[in-house]
Amino acid sequence: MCEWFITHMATTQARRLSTADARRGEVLATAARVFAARGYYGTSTTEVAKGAGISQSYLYRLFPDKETLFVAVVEDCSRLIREHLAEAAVGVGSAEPEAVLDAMALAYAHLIADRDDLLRVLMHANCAASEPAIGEAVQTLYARLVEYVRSASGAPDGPVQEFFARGFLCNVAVSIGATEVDAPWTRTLLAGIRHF
Amino acid sequence: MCEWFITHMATTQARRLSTADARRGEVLATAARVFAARGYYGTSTTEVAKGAGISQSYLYRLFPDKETLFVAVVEDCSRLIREHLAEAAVGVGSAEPEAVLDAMALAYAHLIADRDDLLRVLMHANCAASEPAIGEAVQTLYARLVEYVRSASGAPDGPVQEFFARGFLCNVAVSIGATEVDAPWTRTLLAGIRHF
DNA sequence: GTATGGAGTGAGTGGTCAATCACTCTTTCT
DNA sequence: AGAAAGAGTGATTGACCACTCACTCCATAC
Repeated sequence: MCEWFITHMATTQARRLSTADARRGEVLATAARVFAARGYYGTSTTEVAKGAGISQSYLYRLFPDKETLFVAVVEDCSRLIREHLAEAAVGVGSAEPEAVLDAMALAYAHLIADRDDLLRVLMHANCAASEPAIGEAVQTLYARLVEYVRSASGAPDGPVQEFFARGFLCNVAVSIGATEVDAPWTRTLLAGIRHF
Repeated sequence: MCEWFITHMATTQARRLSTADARRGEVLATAARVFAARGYYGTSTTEVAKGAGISQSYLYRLFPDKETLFVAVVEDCSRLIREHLAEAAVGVGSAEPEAVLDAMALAYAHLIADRDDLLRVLMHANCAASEPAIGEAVQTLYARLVEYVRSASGAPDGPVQEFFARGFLCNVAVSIGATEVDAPWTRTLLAGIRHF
């Protein structure tokens, strides 16, 4: 469907960014914030264009259609998250699997503290997974993320699974605004995780 | 906004269901399945009406607007889930907190095995929480659910938190179709949880 | 200096959506 | 029999949406 775009991204990875490619990058960054609010279905391309400060028609020159744009945003967000986890993994002194996992969990908590749009986009992507291209992107996203966490930590299935379970708990808590509410149920859900 | 509807539901809880109320119940049951696919923003009222076998205009006689309809669907789904957890809680022999929690987790896994629309609606509700009425409904939903699980099991914060973390992990796994894929990453994410 | 190509836009187009309204048919009450 | 109330529908409306196209402006290349 959007092979021109994929190959384009792949081949231009190394060489200098042209002006249009730079624009694409800027659009991806601002589009994440726009899509974070109401997701793939609830966000119009006009809103995304307005958020990026370009016309809607030019948005359609940068991306072939809305689905491709959204998938690119999702991949950009997941790349950002992976980079932050990687940074934490190399920064930890110990090589103990549990220590690496804890460092990555802490890094994630800090990351989403001031970039909650990242996890919101990911949650919206989960919910739009019935759209074929988005569903495929989401599956490969999680596949890469799980394999990365496994290899970076060297931990077995159990702790890796718990790492993701707690991550999803954070995601839900942030996305429903539970972090802004102080009540017994939010204290239970967020006990020992509050880094925001 | 929709007080007439809330009070209506409250007052008619006890007495016999009129035909219109019966229709409302049927619509809620089928609407959950329709909303499960593409959520609040991605599902049209015409699709919901078609799924329920009524005209779109009559759907608007049964519910004042789309948002109220969706909130009613969400509350219906959460009620169903709570009922299944309650059933499991009374059925367990032991009164040990961990045993009750395990029984409820098993019941949840079995429930979503043949009613994945329930968790899909809940996830879509999370993502539509920026809509004021939906956000409020979702927060009270989770508040009730957490308090219910806490009181039914008698467990402290830690195990209750883990119960929900694993639940959200299941939700994400099902919603992205990870349960249909056999790969290292899905085996890690679903190790020891496969009841579907 | 003028041609070529890329950045960027305004003005649409056909279609869909939430919501409304006037209307019919059926049941029930008197 | 006839009024009143409720179940249910078809047609419509104005707003919005994804997507297109003809167009302008501005570099650089010759």
